[in-house]
Amino acid sequence: MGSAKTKDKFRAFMLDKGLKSTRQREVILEEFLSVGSHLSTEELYLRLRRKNPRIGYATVHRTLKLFAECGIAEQRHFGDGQARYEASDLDEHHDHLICTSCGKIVEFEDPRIEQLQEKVARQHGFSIERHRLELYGCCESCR
Amino acid sequence: MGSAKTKDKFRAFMLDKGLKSTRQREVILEEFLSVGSHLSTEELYLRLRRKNPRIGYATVHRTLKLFAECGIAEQRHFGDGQARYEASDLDEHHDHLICTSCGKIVEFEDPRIEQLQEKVARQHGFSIERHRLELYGCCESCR
DNA sequence: CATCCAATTGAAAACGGATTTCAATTTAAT
DNA sequence: ATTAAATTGAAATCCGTTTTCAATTGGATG
Ligand SMILES: [Mn+2]
Ligand SMILES: [Mn+2]
Ligand SMILES: [Zn+2]
Ligand SMILES: [Zn+2]
Repeated sequence: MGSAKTKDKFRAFMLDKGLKSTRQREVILEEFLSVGSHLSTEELYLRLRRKNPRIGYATVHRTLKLFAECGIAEQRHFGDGQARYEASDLDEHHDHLICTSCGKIVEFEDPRIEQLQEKVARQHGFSIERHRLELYGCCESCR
Repeated sequence: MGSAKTKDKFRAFMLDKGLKSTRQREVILEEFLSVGSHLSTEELYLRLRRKNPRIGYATVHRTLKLFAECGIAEQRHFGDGQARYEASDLDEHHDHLICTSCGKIVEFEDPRIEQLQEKVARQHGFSIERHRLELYGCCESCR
């Protein structure tokens, strides 16, 4: 059923921006939330096409950008040249471990690292808006 | 004069791979090392053109990739959609603070963060090959 | 120096993901 | 039902990267 809270947030966003509710947006949101994580536009598009053959790539693309603007999704780049999207854990943050062999993506969160990042930034007179931490390596089953 | 050590490393690399020394490669290496850091292919190309109008973009592109393969340069992506290259500090590593307002890039190194990254990876059964840590925010003079 | 062959060059074309265009359609307010 | 504005999807376009290919060059050889 996807998170009701997330859907509410998107509905509120659309209302606020004067956007319209459409069959496509409903279907895309449903599928995006049910699949979960780290999907490229292409991947989501292909999945949607299985049940909705008449949905367009451009619409999927635009809708994912809307999700990101709304804050219910985040765009990621893991170095394979295509953007990926994942549902936001509302106010939780996490970083990623990526297996360079099988592509597996593991999420983690480490407050000590986050804290040190703040410290480093402060020392250089920066105020951090966001950061990106990705650890690339080989996962257990690939060894 | 650029680092003699770096040039030696590149010469050794070329010898090993059966590559030829050319006027273009010399010029590109010289300019790359003298400018220093975080240059896009386009930027280096334009700089080179000022004194060497007949150098080609493709050659600059290929030569930068050679530098990276050789280990005297590293490719970076700071999220503006184009690759950037910087001379490697031979065996030193560093991460980046990027000002989202003026584009300034500050380098830093924090062994505590590096250590925690290792720890996190180990806990998830990963062995790290490389990582990417970028802190985006606002620099002092932009505030 | 002359010859030869593999490596290199650079202009142009191709590539690939992201984004935009635009005519037709749909939404939702009146 | 009417209407204006938003949306859709196929196709075109964008833009950085990479490749193609004919011409040139490096450098080894005799
Ligand atoms: Mn994630
Ligand atoms: Mn750097
Ligand atoms: Zn793996
Ligand atoms: Zn700044």
